[in-house]
Amino acid sequence: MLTFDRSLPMILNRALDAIMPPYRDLFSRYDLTEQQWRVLRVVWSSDKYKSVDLASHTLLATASLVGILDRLEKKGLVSRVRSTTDRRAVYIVATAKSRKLEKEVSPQVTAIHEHLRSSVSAEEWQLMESILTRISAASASSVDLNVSSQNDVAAS
Amino acid sequence: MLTFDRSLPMILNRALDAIMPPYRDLFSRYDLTEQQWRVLRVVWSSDKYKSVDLASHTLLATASLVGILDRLEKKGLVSRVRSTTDRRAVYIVATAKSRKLEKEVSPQVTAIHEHLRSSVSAEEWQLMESILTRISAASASSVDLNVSSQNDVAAS
DNA sequence: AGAATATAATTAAAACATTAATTATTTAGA
DNA sequence: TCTAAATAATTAATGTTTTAATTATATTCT
Repeated sequence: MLTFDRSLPMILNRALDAIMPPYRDLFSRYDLTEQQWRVLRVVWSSDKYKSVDLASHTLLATASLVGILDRLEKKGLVSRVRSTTDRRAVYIVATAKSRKLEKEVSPQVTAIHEHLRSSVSAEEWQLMESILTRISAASASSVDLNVSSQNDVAAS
Repeated sequence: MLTFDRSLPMILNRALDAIMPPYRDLFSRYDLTEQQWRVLRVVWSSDKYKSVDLASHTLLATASLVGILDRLEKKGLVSRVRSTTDRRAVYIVATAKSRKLEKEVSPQVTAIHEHLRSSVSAEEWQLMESILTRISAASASSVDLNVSSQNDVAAS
């Protein structure tokens, strides 16, 4: 019988609880929250992202993004640029200040990744990724991304 | 090179995003949030739990529990009973009303579990569980549970 | 063109998360 | 015993999530 403690949601959340603290400690040293970091990671990858695009890549709902972008903008890390071709849309672009931050923080994030990854073999890591991806895909049919991005902890 | 999209936090969060909607839909039909459900599941398993115990079993911070228990109490689903042997402590006990709810909702939750589980083989499920548990354990050294329970989505 | 519909971003309200501090009580140590 | 440290629950402040509604602009269809 499947107990509460061993349900998939609890297993996944326990794993997140276990792996996130080092990331959080790092981010807080730079006065960033995890969500802010997630947004920055995606913004840095391209200057052509609108809020809608950020939502799908960060797994954050667009309604959550508004406040997160407000705070990032106030810190001078991103700016909003209204699209000229579609005046509903707003592009989010990285500032020079945030680029400096990227250079400083990214290597440390990578170090945490690699330390994490070293706790299991490469084959096991691969397998875990493929199994989780499969389960996700199986459940994801019939789900609207913009309202389903509800879990809090994620960053990289 | 490890991309942002394939980092462990993102993989885990994507999996949660994929699997949680059916649970959420079910809970909301009974006017429950996921966190409220998580707390109830644990409270039902024993009447001897204090807030501290609930925190560790639900992966919710004690500070978050205060409000969640306030709302559950207001709905008449749990009650707080001050311990007589240690007057700092409060036991959380299930009401008859919540027992009725349990009988109605639990089978439906189990059904979602089983559907989820059917998307991969039993061996793969086992393997995934063991790998994730191992990664969790490896990271969990040096982590204080009471402040590390930060991820939002979990229920069963 | 004009009306219905869709889309992008935002706002609003309630619930929860996070961190630090606070209160009350208990335990441990000099 | 008396004080310092530990523990249980709570509060407070800021940030985020979730759902639904709103505003503004685009698109589609007739």
